[in-house]
Amino acid sequence: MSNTQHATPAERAAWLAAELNRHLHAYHVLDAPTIPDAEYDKLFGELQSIEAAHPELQAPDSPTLRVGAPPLDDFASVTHAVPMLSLNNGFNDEDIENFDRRVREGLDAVQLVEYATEAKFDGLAINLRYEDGVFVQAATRGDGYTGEDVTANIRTIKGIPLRLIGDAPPVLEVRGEVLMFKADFAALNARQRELGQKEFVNPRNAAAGALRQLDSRITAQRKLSFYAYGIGELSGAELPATHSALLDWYAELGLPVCAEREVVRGKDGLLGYYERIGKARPALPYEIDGVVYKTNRFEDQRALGFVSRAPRFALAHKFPAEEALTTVQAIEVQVGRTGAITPVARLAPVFVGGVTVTNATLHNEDEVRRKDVRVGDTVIVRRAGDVIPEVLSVVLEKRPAPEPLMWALPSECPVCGSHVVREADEAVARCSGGLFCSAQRKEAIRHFCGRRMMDIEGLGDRYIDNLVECKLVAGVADLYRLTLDDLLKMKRLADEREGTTPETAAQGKVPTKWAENLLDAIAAAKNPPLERLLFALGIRHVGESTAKTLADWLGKLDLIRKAPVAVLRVLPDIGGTVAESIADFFAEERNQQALDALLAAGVAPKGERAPKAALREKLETVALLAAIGIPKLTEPRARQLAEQVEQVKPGATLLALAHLPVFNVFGLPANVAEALDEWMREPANRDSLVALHELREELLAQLPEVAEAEGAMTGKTFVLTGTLPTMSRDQAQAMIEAAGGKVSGSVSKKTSYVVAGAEAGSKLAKAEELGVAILDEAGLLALLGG
DNA sequence: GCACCTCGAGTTCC
DNA sequence: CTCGAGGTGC
Repeated sequence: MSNTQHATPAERAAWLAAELNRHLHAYHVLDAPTIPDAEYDKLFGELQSIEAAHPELQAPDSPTLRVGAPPLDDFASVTHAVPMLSLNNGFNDEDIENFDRRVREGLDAVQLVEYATEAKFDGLAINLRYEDGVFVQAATRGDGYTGEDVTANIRTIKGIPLRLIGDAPPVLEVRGEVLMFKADFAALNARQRELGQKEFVNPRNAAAGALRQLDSRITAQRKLSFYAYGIGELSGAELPATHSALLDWYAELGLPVCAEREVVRGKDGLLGYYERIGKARPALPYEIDGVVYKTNRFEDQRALGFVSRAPRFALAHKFPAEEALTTVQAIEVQVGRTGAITPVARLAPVFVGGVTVTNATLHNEDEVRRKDVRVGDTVIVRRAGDVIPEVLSVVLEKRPAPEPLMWALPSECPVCGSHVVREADEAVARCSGGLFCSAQRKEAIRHFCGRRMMDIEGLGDRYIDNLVECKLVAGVADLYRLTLDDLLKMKRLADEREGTTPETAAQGKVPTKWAENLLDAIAAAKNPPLERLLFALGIRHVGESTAKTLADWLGKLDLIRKAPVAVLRVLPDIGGTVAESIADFFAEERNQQALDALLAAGVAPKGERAPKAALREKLETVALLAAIGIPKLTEPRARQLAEQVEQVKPGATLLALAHLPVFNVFGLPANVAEALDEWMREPANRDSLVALHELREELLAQLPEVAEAEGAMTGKTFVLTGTLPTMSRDQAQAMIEAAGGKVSGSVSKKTSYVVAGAEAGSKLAKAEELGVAILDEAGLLALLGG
């Protein structure tokens, strides 16, 4: 065989590549080696030397590509054509029964439902993209919508074919798990030990570490494996009818698939499989953290669809989390950004669920009471959802002899000494010190610098801590005034404080590169998009999404910072609590000053714009009047009132109201009129009406003129569901709004059109039920275009 | 008024 | 990841 004669190097190289790939597949996928390692190495060496002499002969699936490529600077990001979503979890028989019941109900099934079952690998989800059968790209799951390009690293995994066997479709995205076998993990750690390097804590971390290498030559030295279990984009081929057929097809294409997969029926089938795998688990060559159930027929999967981010047709049945015993050495409290006082148990280090745990949150006062955790207690610890350590319960028999006192919430903040207060119906207690409290100040600065906020790289906890302690930074604006000297001074004091004088400093040399880099990073973070600046300010109840709403609707910081509650409240997803929180924040003189200081330091949000055109209808007097929060003045009452005043003073309803002497002339029920009277007796309230009127005028003046013709879709409501083939949700929404239509979240009788993409879920079913018109992407484009 | 969903906040470890 | 709370639709 290997002495087959080939006329040209090209022919020889092609033959070698094919031959080597055949052996790799036999060895790594079929687990049936076909030639001795030495023979393989000889052929491999020959191919390498041919390719060295004729680089153009290196095929895209050449096994020599698997040795790794020169290091990358950074991973590029990849947008998934079909999102990689997560699964809902089940932990006990009841969860599984409920799952099966919901599936049967969703499908109107009269018989037992057929499920495909498989092991749930404890590794990392990866999307492999094959074009015309050739491996072209691999991406991590990331947030499900965008991941990192790890093509070079994945190419080194021998079990992953670089070219699929037989007839492959033009585009096939294979979803699966990258993991490290227990044996390979043990061998890796033995080697690390020999080399005196740090050992990996578990196979999953070792696999994750290998995949995150920018230098794929290092990845090539770590033995990783892969199993395929799902599908992303597919074009030019028919999707098999069932999940089990898909995996059979994968096996034919040369992809590794789980050997423990089965097809079962009904909940008893599921539970039986769970038990079998549980028994087989210790003997499996890889770690698994449960099993996965999916309705076998893709048609059923489509019918069941998704709830928010997880499919209704699949469930991960997790094995019970590993538990361990340890002792509580102390219960301390932490002070969060909002002043939240959180008790934390300091634990004697214990190895559980693959990592060593030393801390576990106790959440709040009630939780400590409920579990009655005391210092010195022996407790059962586990990693909830296999991530966050959790104190399950106390082993009362092991409580020390003189019973330790029950833990009590401190009445003063341990950091600043301010009173700790707990609102009547809230679970959290808070330090009342506000920014006077250095813990809250530090957390506020930390939040400000965070990646999803201002994204100041290199400003970690330790530096923030020291900058605040050294009084170099009191508020976020101070960051922009820091000088090289300040940073060096901070570092010197910090080293003293922590008693760690680095050798270089002792030698009289002061490294400054890090400080220069940090100053650059701070200076570079002056022009975030408006929503990120808003998020960074740390206003209570304003997270990423609410910040985006504010930026989208009001467009400019100077409008947002003076917007009254009523205006905020008419915005989508902003109700009374959130609106008040925002208005309160900006009503605080200190916050306004801090914001001015930021602007003075050169911080300027980019992309400020005019308020959204659709704000016009939100600013209708009736809506505003109802949003003010006048007691008893509900929307219909507000309408009644506004319509009558409008007739007297067209266009100036709010202003007119502010000057009206009496309110019992509008046919309002007596108690409503009385409440209104009462409210109007307060001059400040009348003033706020005037202010609201003025701001409304200002906003209206800034609104972009809506084209006279208005969109063809004015008054139509759209609902988007599923993944559209070429447009993102945002793009589709923008197009619809540009045409004057509205996009809403749920289907009702009022919905004009449902735009359904791939994997459309319950909304599509609902639309069919209600007889709402359904469009695909092409239909939408036709409608908007025509 | 209730049920459902989404968002915010806090947390752990590598 | 999970909990709690806020918002919205029915």
